Amino acid sequence: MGTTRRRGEDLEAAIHAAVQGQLMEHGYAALTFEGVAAAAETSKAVLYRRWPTKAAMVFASMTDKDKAPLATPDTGSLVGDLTQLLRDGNELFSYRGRDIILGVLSDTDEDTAHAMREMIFRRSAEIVRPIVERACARGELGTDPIPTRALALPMDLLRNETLLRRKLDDDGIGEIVGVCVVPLFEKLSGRDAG
Amino acid sequence: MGTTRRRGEDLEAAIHAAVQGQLMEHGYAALTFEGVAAAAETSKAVLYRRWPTKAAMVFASMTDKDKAPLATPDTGSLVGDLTQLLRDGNELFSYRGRDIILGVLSDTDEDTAHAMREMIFRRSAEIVRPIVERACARGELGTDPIPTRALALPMDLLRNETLLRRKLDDDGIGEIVGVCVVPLFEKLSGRDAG
DNA sequence: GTCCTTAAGAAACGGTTCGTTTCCTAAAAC
DNA sequence: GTTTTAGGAAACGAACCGTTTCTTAAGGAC
Repeated sequence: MGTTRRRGEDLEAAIHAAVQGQLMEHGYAALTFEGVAAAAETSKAVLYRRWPTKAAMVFASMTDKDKAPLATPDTGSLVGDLTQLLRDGNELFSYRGRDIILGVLSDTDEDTAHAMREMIFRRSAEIVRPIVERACARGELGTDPIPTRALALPMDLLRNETLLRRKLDDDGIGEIVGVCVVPLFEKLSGRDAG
Repeated sequence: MGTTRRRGEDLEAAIHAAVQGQLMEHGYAALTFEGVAAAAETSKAVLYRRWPTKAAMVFASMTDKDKAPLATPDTGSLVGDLTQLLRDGNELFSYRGRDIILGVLSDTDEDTAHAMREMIFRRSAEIVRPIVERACARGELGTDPIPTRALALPMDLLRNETLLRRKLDDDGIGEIVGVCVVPLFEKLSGRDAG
């Protein structure tokens, strides 16, 4: 038969695409090695040669082609930047995003779970730092340094809501920004109370 | 044979105990209907008559005997109360607690997931309110009302850390209290900056 | 005490996915 | 052209699934 046989990156890319397709179509729980093998038109043995568990395979497909999923917005105001950041993250973590992240976290060995945690926690503070610096330059915030733990607050609260509770609406985002993040940043940066 | 046959509450209690035992011994993922039936010395049919899914069975065993898992501490200071609250919650959510909660959330139908979310989010603000009121009476905080969203901050940050990241140490708890919660409460309650 | 309804418990079922193994052969390296 | 590597097909025993059937205790009605 005139069948051609893929190898290396071609094959791997086809597998990752099949994993993504299965995830979007059926979700994490219903994804199986057999289903992925069928969708990628390959065999289970090919998958098991690469990844020991379903969670490792899914995580690999998430980290393929190092996507920079969240960018720091620049809207011209502190509230605008924070709102936009949380809206973007809200979309990213909702629906299948939540399903996949919780699925991997609860299904896997400590190594993969640790890598997943790193992925979703890593840039929490760094993504907010430029927002705060620009707000400081505009005079919206004072000049005292804000500790890393506090800089991570917007992403920490977003994660708590979207992964553990439900997708946020604009009111929820507005509350987080207006009632928690901005007042805390003002206080810590030494800006006079308004 | 002199076998006796349990019914009603006796049987249900034995099943719940078996579920708890299996969870502690093997974790959520490795828990099976067959294993629970064996541990409780009953049959699978008895379990399926009561709960449609593993997640529903586990959730039922968690909510049996309405345990009041977290109490509001009263240590005499705002920082002391918050620290104690987070330490208690840290223990509750860690290790098997995380495994079970994430397992149920990622494994189940929307109804059980919703009930689980209610359980872990419900009292987040209310458990903190008496702490703030006492701190206000002592003069540690001002008198402006603190919005519910901000009152939930300690439990929101705890949940984010313990369920999604890892068990906290005392430094982490101290950071949450000292860098986020107390400054925000001071700001929102209108207390003069120290 | 006897009858009658309910549900416990044992056992077996067909089905799905698991993780592994065997075998053949296409693709790449040399 | 020869050798090495790895893709792909197929089959495997095992575990658990969710359901069904059947027997027989338990507990209430009278």
